[in-house]
Amino acid sequence: MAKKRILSISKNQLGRLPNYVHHLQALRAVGIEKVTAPQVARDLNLNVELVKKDFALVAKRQGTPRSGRDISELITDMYDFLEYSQHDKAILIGVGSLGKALLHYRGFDDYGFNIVAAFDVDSALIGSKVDGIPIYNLDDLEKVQSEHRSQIAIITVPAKEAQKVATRLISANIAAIWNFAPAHLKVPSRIIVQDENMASSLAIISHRLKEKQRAKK
Amino acid sequence: MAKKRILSISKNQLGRLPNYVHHLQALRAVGIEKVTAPQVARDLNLNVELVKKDFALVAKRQGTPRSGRDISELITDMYDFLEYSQHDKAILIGVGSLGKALLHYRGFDDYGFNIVAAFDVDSALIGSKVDGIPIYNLDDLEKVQSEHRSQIAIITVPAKEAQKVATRLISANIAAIWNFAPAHLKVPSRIIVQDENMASSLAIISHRLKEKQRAKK
DNA sequence: TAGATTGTTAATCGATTAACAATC
DNA sequence: TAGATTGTTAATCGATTAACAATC
Repeated sequence: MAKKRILSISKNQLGRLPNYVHHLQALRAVGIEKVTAPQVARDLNLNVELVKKDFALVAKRQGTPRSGRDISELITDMYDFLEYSQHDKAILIGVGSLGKALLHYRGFDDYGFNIVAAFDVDSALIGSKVDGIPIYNLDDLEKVQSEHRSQIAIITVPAKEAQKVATRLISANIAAIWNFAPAHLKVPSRIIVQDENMASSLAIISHRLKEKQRAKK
Repeated sequence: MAKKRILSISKNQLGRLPNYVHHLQALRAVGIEKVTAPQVARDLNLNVELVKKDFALVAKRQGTPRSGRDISELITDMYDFLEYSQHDKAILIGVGSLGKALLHYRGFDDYGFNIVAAFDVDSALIGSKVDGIPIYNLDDLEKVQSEHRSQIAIITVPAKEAQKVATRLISANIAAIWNFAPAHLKVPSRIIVQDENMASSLAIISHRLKEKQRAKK
């Protein structure tokens, strides 16, 4: 009787949702109105049961056997589940090439947050703007943050500086860190850390490639 | 009797190796010569048994109870395992802000490959160089690739173009694709695809943050 | 010797996959 | 009605964690 929205979502499931959203939007764009789990499973190379469960978890209503679900409704439910509509502020620390690339990326709005300030130590950058986002002196981190009270910090500084920056961010009341530096951050358990481990991805791709090359000969 | 290097490594294990390498190098840099699994587990917030097994998998020799392993030897073993020394060529398609950031990143050498060419459709970019890497017209992809015979392609084009580019890359004999476009690529099973899913990471971080905010009030 | 760490086997946990009745 | 798809329960699989004897 009681809605069993008690069971929480796993990290894996959560990570699949944006892929679904993207694919469903593509289907809707070509005029398709209904979608079934087997169809999506085929398209995205996933197990059918996996897709069924993911859909069931986020959808507010049950699907109808044989005809599936309404695409628009499913997309809306996914957006609701992901709460992209409730925006959070973010700051970015380290305006190197990767930091700049992220500042240029104008799609964060779609994912529920927007970058309000960036920081660097390079005096050539401080005071300028990238796509409308002001770049402050890293020394002023605490001051600027006390005004904005951002929830999320994006770390794109060199690995060596990452821990120092993280520590400062935490005392400045950041709740979540999106870490692009190839370094392990020591933080209190209440802080949310998401590591973007490019080095790990590279290790995986490189190893699989070597394996393949060995298999060939 | 026979070395049981038969058991292959999992994706998760592989992904942890670069983190170990980085941490071990940091320890060595401050003059430490020996390392134990419990120590590393504490430092990197991992389970001890996990670290023990990871080390055992890549190390050529057994560790010595109580004193651990020689750091330099362990690092060498990890490099050997990851085969970073055997370089592969890579090309990059899509010189937008993210593509540029990756071209600027000079650390790929350390990970076993180097970018030899980039492609775009923007005539303002074509013919120029970024950090010494020439940018070609995307139309010339097949021609340039037939000379270089690169193994890896990095896709940093918009989602809409990703599949088209991937298909062309495959017929041009690319073995592995590192995909930064938020799109699912349909490829033959022999092709290695590594998705860099920033949208997934964002979904995870954003959801956890919302959860936390709900818990607080 | 005592005690910490190693290597390895067993237990647990969680996610994915399979199976199947209910339903349109 | 027949058949595909849904929701859900059970089985499998793989990775992580726990346990413990062997060793320096």
